[in-house]
Parts: sequence; structure tokens; C-alpha cells
Amino acid sequence: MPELPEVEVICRQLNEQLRGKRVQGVEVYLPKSFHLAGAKEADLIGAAFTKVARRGKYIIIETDSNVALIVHLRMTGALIYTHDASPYTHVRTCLHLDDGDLLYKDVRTFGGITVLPAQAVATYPALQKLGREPLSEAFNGDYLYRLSRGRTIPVKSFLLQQDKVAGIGNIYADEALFVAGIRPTKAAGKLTKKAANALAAAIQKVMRDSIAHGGTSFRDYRDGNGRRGEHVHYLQVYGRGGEPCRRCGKVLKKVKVGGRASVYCTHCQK
DNA sequence: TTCTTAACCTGGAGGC
DNA sequence: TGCCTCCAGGTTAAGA
Repeated sequence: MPELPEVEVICRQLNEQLRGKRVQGVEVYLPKSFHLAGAKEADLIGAAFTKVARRGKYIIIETDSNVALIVHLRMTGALIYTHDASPYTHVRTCLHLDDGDLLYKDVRTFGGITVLPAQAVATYPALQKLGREPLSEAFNGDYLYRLSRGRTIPVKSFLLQQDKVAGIGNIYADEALFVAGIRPTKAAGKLTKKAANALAAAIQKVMRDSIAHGGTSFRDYRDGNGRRGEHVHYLQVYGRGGEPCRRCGKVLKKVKVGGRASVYCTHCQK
């Protein structure tokens, strides 16, 4: 499930690999995975990629033409640059480049590519709604503390709201709450200033660690080269319900918070 | 305004 | 072995 670290890893790789590559053709195998928003498919032909960037979980691909791509991988999407597309299944769209192919594969078909005029990226509604970037200087405990005042929803659900913190998903919400020693079920508005500071620092730590490990792979995530991430071996709680806590040895508890599977330690998290 | 729940979708796991 | 059911989860919309 690609969250901020996985999307960041993909962007860094594709930014190196795609720059200067020119689109020669587009093959769409699943129309709902390829949207045209004020641009035509023909606008892409001949356009060369100039930059691959990220905002939250969105990938923004700029070109030297008046057209850009916005990609959201949702749960099982992957953006892969390859010279041999034959091993890949569930490919929904293929951009044929002058050197290789850029594949969009997606098993559950929730994500997709949007093609739009370059100037429309700045006003793209989904991007405008996003909250602060966890790895930016503007993100800190004060920000979390201020936004959470008066909120009765569980802090886990609060963290998953993309208009608050852009890029956090189920994995890193659980991991950050463990590092900060906060239960996922605690009401967001009950966070003290000290806890908010600890949570902000924990979010940044788990994100940076995961990026350093190439992201977290369970079933579907692959980086821009189709490789798996290694951070799964460093997870403290996510996916470990019923197993012993790595810190205190107590059995980790698995619960549903806001409809999402959540794992925490009843001893280490208060 | 805030919160909860369902829907979208498909592959894998587990039960019978 | 085959069939059925449940689960996974990012985002949005509907309803309370």
C-alpha cells in the first residue's frame, strides 16, 4: 500500500530515469484508470518528461509541453519504468517512450493517471485540499496540537485525514503512534502539547526511516524499478497483532479504529 | 460541523 | 479440489 515513503522512493527513482524521455505513444487497457482533465491524449505525444515530484501521495509528472500527469496509486498501484513489460500483470496503461515504457499497473484498479494542462496542476482540487507535508519544516507539534483541538475522533483517524497531514496511511499511522507512545483510540483533542510534539517527531522518524529502507512492501508495492521495499522488516506494530511487542514483550492488540485495522501495545502506548 | 459507515475492487487466506 | 466468505485499505459520498 503506497504511502508517503513509498511514493517518495518512486518519485526519486523516476525523476532520475524519466527526465528527457519522450512519449511516443499511449495504450490504455482500462479506461477508468486514465482520465483526461482538460487535455487530450494527443497532447502527450512528443512531450518530454522534465520532473517527477510528490505532494502527499500524489505523483506529479511535468513535461516540456503544456501537459502534466497526476498519478495516485491508491492501494495497489505501481508506476514502473522498464525496457521489458512482459513480466508485469495488471498493467492498466502503458506510455511508450523513446527509450523504454512507463507502466501503470494496478490490481484493484482504485488508482489512476490524470492528464491535464500544466497550469491546471496548481489548482487541482485534490492537491489543494492536502494538509502540511510531514517532512517539511512547517510540520511540527504545534501544528498537530492546534488542528486537533476539540476533535473527538480517535487520533489514528485524525492522522489519516489527508487535509491534516498529507501522505500518512494505515501503516505509518500505527508505527508513529507506537514510537510516540500514544494509543490509536485516544481522542485527538485529548493530546497534550508534549504528546503532539512527540507524535510529530515520531511521524517524521518513521517516514525518514522507511524512505531510507526503500519503503514498505507487503503484497503489492513495488518501487519505480519494480523492486520491493525493505522497511517491512523494521515495522514495530503494523501487521503484528497477536505477536510480542519488540519493546516490552507484551502481546500486541489488534482493534478496528475508524474501520481500519490497527495494532498497538497496551503497555507501551497510553 | 463533525463523525461514522458504505462503496469501490480484486487477490489471497481460511473454512467447509 | 472447489466453492464461499472475509479481509486488506485510500478516498469519497451519504447519512446520522
